[in-house]
This record gives sequence, C-alpha cells and structure tokens, in this order.
Amino acid sequence: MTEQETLGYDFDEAEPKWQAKWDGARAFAADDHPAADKPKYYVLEMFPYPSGQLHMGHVRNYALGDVVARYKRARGFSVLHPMGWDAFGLPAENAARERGVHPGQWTLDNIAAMRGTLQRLGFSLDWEREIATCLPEYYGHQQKLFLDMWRKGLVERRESAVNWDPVDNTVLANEQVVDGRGWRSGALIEKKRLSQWFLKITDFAAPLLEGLDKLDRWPARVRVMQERWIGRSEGARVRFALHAPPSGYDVDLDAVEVFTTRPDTLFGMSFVAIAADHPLAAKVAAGNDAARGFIEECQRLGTSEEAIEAAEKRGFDTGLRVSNPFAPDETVPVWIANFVLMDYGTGAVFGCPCGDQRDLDFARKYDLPVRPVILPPGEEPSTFTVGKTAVTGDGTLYNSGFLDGLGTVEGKRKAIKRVEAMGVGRGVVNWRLRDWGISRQRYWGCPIPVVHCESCGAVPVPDDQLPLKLPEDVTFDRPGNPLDHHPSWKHVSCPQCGADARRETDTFDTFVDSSWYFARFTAPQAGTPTDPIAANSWLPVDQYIGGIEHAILHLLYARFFTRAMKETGHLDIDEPFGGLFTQGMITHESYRDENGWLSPEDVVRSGEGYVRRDNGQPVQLGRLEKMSKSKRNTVSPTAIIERFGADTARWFVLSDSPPERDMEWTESGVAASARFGQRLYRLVQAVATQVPQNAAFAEGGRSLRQATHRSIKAVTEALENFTPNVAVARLHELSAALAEAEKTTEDGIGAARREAALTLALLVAPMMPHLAEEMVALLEPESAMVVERSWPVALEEFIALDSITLGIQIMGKLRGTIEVPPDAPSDMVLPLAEAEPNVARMLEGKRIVKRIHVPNRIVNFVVAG
RNA sequence: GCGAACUUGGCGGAAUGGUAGACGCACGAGACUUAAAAUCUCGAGUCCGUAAGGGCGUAUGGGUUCGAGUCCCAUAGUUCGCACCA
Repeated sequence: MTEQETLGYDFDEAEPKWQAKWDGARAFAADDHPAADKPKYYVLEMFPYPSGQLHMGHVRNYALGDVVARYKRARGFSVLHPMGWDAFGLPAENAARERGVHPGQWTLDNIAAMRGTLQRLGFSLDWEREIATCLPEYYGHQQKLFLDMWRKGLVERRESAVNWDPVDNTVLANEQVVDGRGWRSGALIEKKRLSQWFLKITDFAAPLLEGLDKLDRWPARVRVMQERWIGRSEGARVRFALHAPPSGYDVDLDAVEVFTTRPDTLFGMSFVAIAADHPLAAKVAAGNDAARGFIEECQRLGTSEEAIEAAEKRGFDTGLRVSNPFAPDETVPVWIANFVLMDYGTGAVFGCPCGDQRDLDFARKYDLPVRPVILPPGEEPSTFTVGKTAVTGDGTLYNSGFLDGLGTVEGKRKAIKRVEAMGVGRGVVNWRLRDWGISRQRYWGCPIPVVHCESCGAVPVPDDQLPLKLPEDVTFDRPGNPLDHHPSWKHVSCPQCGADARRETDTFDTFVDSSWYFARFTAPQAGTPTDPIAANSWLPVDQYIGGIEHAILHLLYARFFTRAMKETGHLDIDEPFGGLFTQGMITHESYRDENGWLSPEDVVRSGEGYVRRDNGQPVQLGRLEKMSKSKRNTVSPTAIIERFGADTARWFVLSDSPPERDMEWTESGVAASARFGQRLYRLVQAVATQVPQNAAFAEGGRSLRQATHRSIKAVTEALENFTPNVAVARLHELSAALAEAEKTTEDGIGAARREAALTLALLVAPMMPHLAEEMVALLEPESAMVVERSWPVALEEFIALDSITLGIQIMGKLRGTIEVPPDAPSDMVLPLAEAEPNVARMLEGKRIVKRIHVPNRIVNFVVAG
C-alpha cells in the first residue's frame, strides 16, 4: 500500500462507522407528536415495490429526498422521513409459480436485501417507522378503513362490465388500461360482466378537481393531467321519445337519453347514435342478425390507439326513429355507431352535422341531412352552406326557432331552460371520472373483509375479527385465484345469522395499499389506522418526491383516500401532498451486437467505439435509454457502492442534471465524483494538521472568508430551489478557493482556512453525509456530529462586495469593464466608463445620445453618428 | 387530432431583462515520475488577426426594450400526456 492510499479517505471504514453512530444517537427518529417549539417538515419519497434489487432510479429518488431531509433538519425543522414497502403485488405470485417460493417469503427476503442497500447508502430515514403493506399490522387497518367507508356510503358492490386481463387473470381499473392493454401484462383487455367492489371516487369529483387549484407546489403538468382525467363538462341530458318501432323488434324502452354539451344545436339534429354495447342496441340485435353482426364487429375492433386511428366512423341504421323535442313534427333515425362510448355520458349522442366534424363526416358517409344552424361571423344566411368542415367555432344560431340570433353561450342557456320546462331533460355536469373498481382475483393482496351470506347478503367482517389474514397454505399449481381454490378458507359462517356463508375471495387492488401509507407513517404503531393527532400534525407531506409515472393513478387515489379518511374521521385534512416533485429517469448508453443487448460490464471503450470485453469484437452503440433489464443497460447500486462508496453514488446522481430532467449515467462522471470526495478530504486534512484549532482571524484571510460566506448563501439558495446540481457547482468553487488559499501565507489565512473547511463539510453534508462527518471529526475531533449541527449562517459583511466589476456597453454590446465601489453613484461611474480605453476609442467621433447606468449592474451608451 | 414542456460549446448543464457558456465531463499542453497511474497547473464557443482588438454566436424568422438565452408572435424539431369525451 502506498503512502498516498493510507492518507486518502477510506469510505469502507468510515461509512459503516458513521451509520452506526447515527443509529446510536437515534439521529433521525421522529416523534408521533412533533415538538411544538419547532416547525414540522414531512419529506417522503414514493415507497418502492420490493422487487429484490434497488436500482439507480431509487438511488436518485432517495438521494434527493435525503438532501431535503438533512437540509431541513439542519435548518431547525422537526423532520419526518420514513421508509416502507409497497409489498403486495403480482410479481410475488409469479415468483411463487415459477420458483415455488411462497410470495410472503419471497417478498420479505427482497425487503431485507433492499433495506440493506438503503442503509448502506446512509439515508437519514427513521427506520423505527418502517412499514410493509403485506403485513397484517398494516393491511388489517386498511380493512378497517374500507369497512368505515362502506358504513359512510363510499363503497358499493355492483355488477358491471369490467376490464379483464386474460394474462394476469384479473380485473383492472380504467386507469390501469393503457391503449386497450393491461398496464402490467400488455395483454389486450376484454370486457366481462362481474360483481365488483367499487370505491365511490366520483362522489369527490368536484372537490378533487377544485383542490388542484390550491396545489401550487405541484408541477403544472401533473395538475393538468389530473384535471383532464377528472374531465368535467357542462351540458344537458335530453330524452328523445322513441316512435313506434317497426315490427320484429322487442323494444320496451320508450326513449333514448343523450348527453350533449351543445344543446343549442338541437335544431340541427339529423340522427341519434348509440354505443354498440348500449342496452337498446342489444334489444335491436335480439331480433336482427345484421345488427348483431355489426355489434360484434365493433367489439372485436377494440379501443387501442391504432384501432381508433384506423377505424372509420361506421354505423348501422336500426330503423328506429326518435322525435326532436324542439321540432315535434320531425323524427330522426337511431343508428348504432362504432365511435360512441358506453362509458361516457349516457352511451348515446345526437348528431348535429353542422356543429361537429365527426357528425358531419358520419352524415356525409351515410347521406344523412345536414341542416345549417350555426352561422359563422361574416357569413350571410342566404349564401352560407356547410361543406366539408363543420362550424366548431363561435357563430350565430339560425334556422333554430326560438334560439335564432343567439350566440353559443346564450343559446345553451336558453335551450337547457326549455328542455327543463318541457320535462324532457335537464342541465347537468358530466364527469369523465369513473368509480374505482378495487376487486382483484389475486392471492397476494389485502383480503376484502366481507362474507357473502344467502340470506343476509354481503356482510362486513366484524371489526374485532380484524385483521382478516391471508392463509399461508396456498398453491399456485393452476391458473386463477389461489384464495378461491383454497379448500377451507372461504367457508365460514355468516357473522350476522350464523348460517353457512362464503368469504369474499377477491383482494384489494394494490393501489389501495399505497393510498394511505403516508398517513400510517405518522403513527405506525397506533392501534387504529391512524392516530388522528399525529396525522393532523404531520400531514400534509411537505415534499413528496417520485416518478412522473404516478401522475394520475397513485396521486389521484391518494387524494381521494385522504378525503374519504376525513369523512370517516381518521384524519382532518383534504390534500395529502402539499409539494410534489417529479424526478427524471436515469439513462445509460445501450450496447448490442448481433446476439442482442450487452451489459456495460461486458463492454470496454476502444478508440472511438466499444468492443466486447471477452473477445474484442466490435459493439454497436445504441441510444441513450432508460435503464432497464431488457436493454441490459442497468448499473447496480450495490456494485457502485462497493467500488466508490455511498457518498460518491449520492453525489453523482445529484450532480450535473437538474433533478426533474433525465440524467445520463457515465463511468467518468462517477469517477469524477469519487475524485472530488478525495480532494475534499485532502484539503481538510491539510487544514487540520497545519492550522491549530484556536487560530485567530485577521484581515489577511478576508477574500477566502468572502468565498466561504458567499458559498453558504449560494448553496442555501440552490437547495431551497431544489437544484442540487447548482449546489454541487458552488461547492466545487469553494473547494477551489480553499485549495488556492493553501498557497498563501498571509496573516489570518489559517483561521479562514479552518472556517472554509468546516463550512465545506457542513454544506456538502446533505449530499455526502459520511464524508462530511469525517471532515468535521478531523477538524474538531471532540465536538458534535454534523447531524447534530445547524446549517451555517452567511455573514453579511463577507457577502457584500468590496468592489464591483461593471460591464460597459455601447449600443448594448460589451466594450469593456471597470472596477467601482458598490453602489457607486452615476456621476462617479459614467466618467470612468467613458474613459475606459477601449470604450473611449469606440466612442471617438460619436455623439452620446443617452447614458444608462443601472447601479452595480451595467453601463450602456446609446450613440449616434 | 388536442394539450403541455423543451431546444444554450464535443457532452451534461449555469445565468433576479444587465459582462452568455459558471461548475463538471471529454479533449489538448505542461509539471511531478525511470515510467504509468494518481495529483497539480494552464488552455479552449467560432471566424479574422502576430497582438491589441474585432465580426458572428443561446433552433429559425420577426417584435418589444437603452439592452433579450430570458418577455411577446410565428415557424421548425424533440419529448411527454390525452385521445372517437359527444
């Protein structure tokens, strides 16, 4: 071992040492009831699914959160920073099927491995609050929450058409169907009718929408996404009376109800279109083979993006006709159309070809009448005709009886008033949001605490029997739900009448588990789902950090749950997350040869390109991709920690890229981070050995002290702004200033160096906490740990500049600079500026029209000639 | 189709309307070394010029302003979200 190495910083020894000291001091433990003399700060990162391996995305996520937590703690906040596991889910069952491991054991093993990695990274987490959603200590309380919501009318059981994933053999919520495919399996989703449990999220549609306005520390795009998902639209429901059906149809409905946002265009109606799965369509199909054929074709086509793109608007004329309430003498045909969605509105629309492009296309295709009812500005009623483009902008209503001459807004208002007066409709607000179906036909989830009894119906499991635990002895030898296959579990007696009954064998959607964990963290040992005092004093989460992929599902469900928990008395807040930050992904170069993707470990740089490490064969450089197993471009955090240490890994993921953007993982970047750590250690070591602790300040150290205090200011601002990359850059500058000071011998430089070194340690601490402790221990061996210290304070006297370099512009172009005292007045600055040699030369022969002096900023001369 | 965001050196990026390119990576030169690694120092937007200095530069074209990477309008490209929503 060389001397150099023995003098260097040994993270292998230091990191576990400091982690043990922090644990010993319970440095990160929070109280359920936060201290009244300190402001509270709850920082939370989205808890991970225990897949078995922590990945770099997690490291970035938790490093960001840890910077906030450590910084806020140093700033005097009482900080809650917990960690847990989103531990139910399908991969555990797949592992059971594939490898014969029990899902519970598989999950707990994974948690142990990932917890170990998190602890090696030295995050300032309160491990005493750790929760795992798969443990009865957690999910029993969730069952209680469900039952309380049921009692409050927020739960419903009903039969409905559900999204059935034929690969995962389960139901999915609408939110979990992406482009007509299951979000996890990618399988084409089928429609099935099943009895399901629903949480009535639609009861909160309006408050969930309005609440978005107050979330000013959320990214705007997340708010927009939720707004559109909730999808409020104002319009009217209108019933059209059915005329006597042709013989052969067994139609017992007497009207078709539509939803429209344009009741003002009712006079332009030329057809009504219903969805293929509309009840009326089914009745028509019962007596008409052609109709049945058309409906089946529509269902085959599906709703995937490509299908929608390719599908032409097609329809089938049922032969039925309805009357127009505004024009009682007229009837229009009822078509079944492939573009009408049963899920939205009433599953039926009226077609006004003049005012809607899709209706116009449909009318042209099937040769339906196009009656002009909206006159665009500047057109004459006598000459205007509707060609290929519908009038979707503003216009004046005409050919519209009592609505003639009105604009859109006034026309809508009057039309709604009229249908209400006629008793055929009413103004309504329609929502796109659907209730949340939470039944899943899975084993590894929270059991739904319900018993089905022949005579009593669905009966809640009594509270004193909670938690209702999952049985351990299940088999995965055939498809479907193992709970349902279990020989005895589902056979119970009715809690109400004692008769033989059947236990519900569905489990909750795992999104339920993550919809309230942030509240459980505030009092994880409580005997009730929450300790309301703890929940109300810690919540809302001040800073929530996670991936953009949860912009809708998780965040909307959690917002709903918080309101539902308020309704059921478990807490008393509306919004769970005051501030939200969505961090970018980590990307990496990808490599492949003719046999497929190659891992970075199998590849070495060679000249301009890359070759295989084993046989030197050339490798093709692929795109920058999100780290993923399929592209084999992942880098394992444990490997990085072993080679470079936790601090280096943390520092690197915080450097360079702003956290909301994607960042590229590079070997050279990691190496540079490691180098910087060593450099800091050396600088501090030099100070510790060369400068006595009691060294006195003197005028000589002033410029270093200025650098130190300006760094405090700059780093503080950067952390407040959530830009650790800028903080990193400022810390590089301070370390350069400290290195520069080693060369000087002026009076007082020693004390200034000590101050700079200690400040450096305190400022890097949120990012590199272990190294920071080591630095402080070198400088002040007998004193407090960094985690017990306050954030440094920037002294104003060193922030103020002694002199200012002022740029001199001529016509907005920089032509020179001068040094002036701060706040120098114009009558001093302007003559100096004009006299600056280069400026004077450029001004020669010109006339100065205007002299602009912005103190401490700029001088600009406007010239003529 | 609708909506949003983004576009700055070879690369990641910095910049309350006021000296564009901080800081880092990669690169080049030098010091130390028998040598290499490590470390340290210096250099660098681009074009012209020995230099002093100047021209041009923040996707493109316009505008507002004494002054625009930053504000406004249009265009292009990239990315993301939603998508037959009545």
